[in-house]
Amino acid sequence: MDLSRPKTASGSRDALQPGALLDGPLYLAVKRRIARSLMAGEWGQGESLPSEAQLAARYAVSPGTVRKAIGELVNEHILVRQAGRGTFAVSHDSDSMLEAYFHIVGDDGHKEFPASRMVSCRAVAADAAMAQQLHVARGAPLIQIENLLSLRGEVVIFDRIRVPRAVFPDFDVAAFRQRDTTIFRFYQLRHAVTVARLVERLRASNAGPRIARLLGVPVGEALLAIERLATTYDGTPVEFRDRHVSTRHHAYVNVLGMKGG
Amino acid sequence: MDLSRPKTASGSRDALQPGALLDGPLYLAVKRRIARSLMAGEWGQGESLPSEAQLAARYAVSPGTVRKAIGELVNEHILVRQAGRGTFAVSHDSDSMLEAYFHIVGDDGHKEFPASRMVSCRAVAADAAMAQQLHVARGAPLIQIENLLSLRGEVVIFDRIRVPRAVFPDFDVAAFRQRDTTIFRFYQLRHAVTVARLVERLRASNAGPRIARLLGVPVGEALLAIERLATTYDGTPVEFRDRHVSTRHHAYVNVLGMKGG
DNA sequence: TTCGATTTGTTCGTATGTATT
DNA sequence: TAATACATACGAACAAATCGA
Repeated sequence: MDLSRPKTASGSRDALQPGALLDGPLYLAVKRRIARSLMAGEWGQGESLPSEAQLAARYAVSPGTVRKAIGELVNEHILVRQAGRGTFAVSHDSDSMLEAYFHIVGDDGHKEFPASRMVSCRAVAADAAMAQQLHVARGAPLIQIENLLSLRGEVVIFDRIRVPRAVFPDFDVAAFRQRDTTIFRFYQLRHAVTVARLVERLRASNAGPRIARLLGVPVGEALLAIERLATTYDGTPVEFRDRHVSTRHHAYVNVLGMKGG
Repeated sequence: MDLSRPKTASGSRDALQPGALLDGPLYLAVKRRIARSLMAGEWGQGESLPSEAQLAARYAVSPGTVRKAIGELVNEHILVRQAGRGTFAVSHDSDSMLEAYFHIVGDDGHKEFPASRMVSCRAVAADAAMAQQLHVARGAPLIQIENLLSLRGEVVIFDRIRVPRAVFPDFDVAAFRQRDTTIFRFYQLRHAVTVARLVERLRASNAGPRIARLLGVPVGEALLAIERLATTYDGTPVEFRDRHVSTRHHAYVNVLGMKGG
């Protein structure tokens, strides 16, 4: 038996070619393969992936290489590992999702998923700013949805969501309205669009008459204004969200540096 | 030669005892040891640590275990690695520090270290809120410093810093004023206090008369108000900072999810 | 309840590649 | 060129968690 070279298990159609076409480290190639399969829905929403040993055999690399690839995806909150059970694609309903992507916390430290109520939904054309943010042509068709979010029964957040029609070709408002999950999970289940990265820009703004009325605060009240762009694994812009938060009883919490301890 | 057990190199006084007293994984024990040495100033500010092989010998563990411990400290922005050169304790002046801890960015995407001008500095007593945040008794002596920070010559941020006298027993205002580095680096160099973790709470507030005057904005203007607690490796509160940011030409930027690509 | 199979978690050791000096 | 140090990859072994028979 030949032990001089790793067995490439050439029979497997997913085996990575040794040496050739690797623009970088092997574990990153494996990571991309796994991310691609995730995007393609091969293992969806809370389901378990094949074991590390099986993935190693499939890609014809050592278990340690698969392990490093999975480790990065875990750090990015795309996968979660459970000893003795397996590795799972994160559910966008899970606590880890709340932990990772929702930063509005009550003054008493309470954190929960907000309840959502739709205010409006209509087709609009991309203005210059939206065209730039969403990488579409000016005037391109967008879908605009406005929501009011409540925490413990109190209206706290006004959201304006804009998504390119091109990314969601068969967007169905009724289905959106009747969803019983988060918006991101709706994107993924219904349109196979997975949000992997968010960039948020926070500033303070004085409430205009309409938002003041919707949030039940005086005109001119200082609100936290958040502009947020969501993109997929490969950087494609998917959603732009314009958020106004009443910070009378809530704050946006951000933790930097060491995580544990 | 006995190969049945890893050689514990018992000659080294830093060697970790096998099996005994390990409340968790070995690599976490190594990580704590390294962090403790960092705190003690064994390798300070931008200086290089011993090589991974040397550290492995010192703690009598395998190179892979040291590598994992260092990897976590790198993720937490406490160390930086450079292939071919070594592993370094982060300098609080470095770009990685700016990247990790300073989130105020110009509307054009420009990011820079702010210029600081001291407005006031005096001894105060801890009120109830400060006592709770800084883990000191009510009425305990604090040092309070107020600064105005400028970006590109424009005054953008008003800071009120409060630190417990107990943490900085021989605090010297003249030295603080004349420092030519960041405040965190001053803490570390002058008082051997290393900030490892920040928790920021952001909200919107209307500018009162004093802050409006200092920032050169109208009274009632919406400002971004940031309350930030800084702690050391072991969770000891070190500094509470109260920050008011004019977001006319700047925003607080936060990136979530995948970091690269 | 116990046992065994499966899967991830941790640790070890080694070899080779690449960047820096 | 040579030496040093980190980066990547491999494979092996055992521990710990989980789950079902």
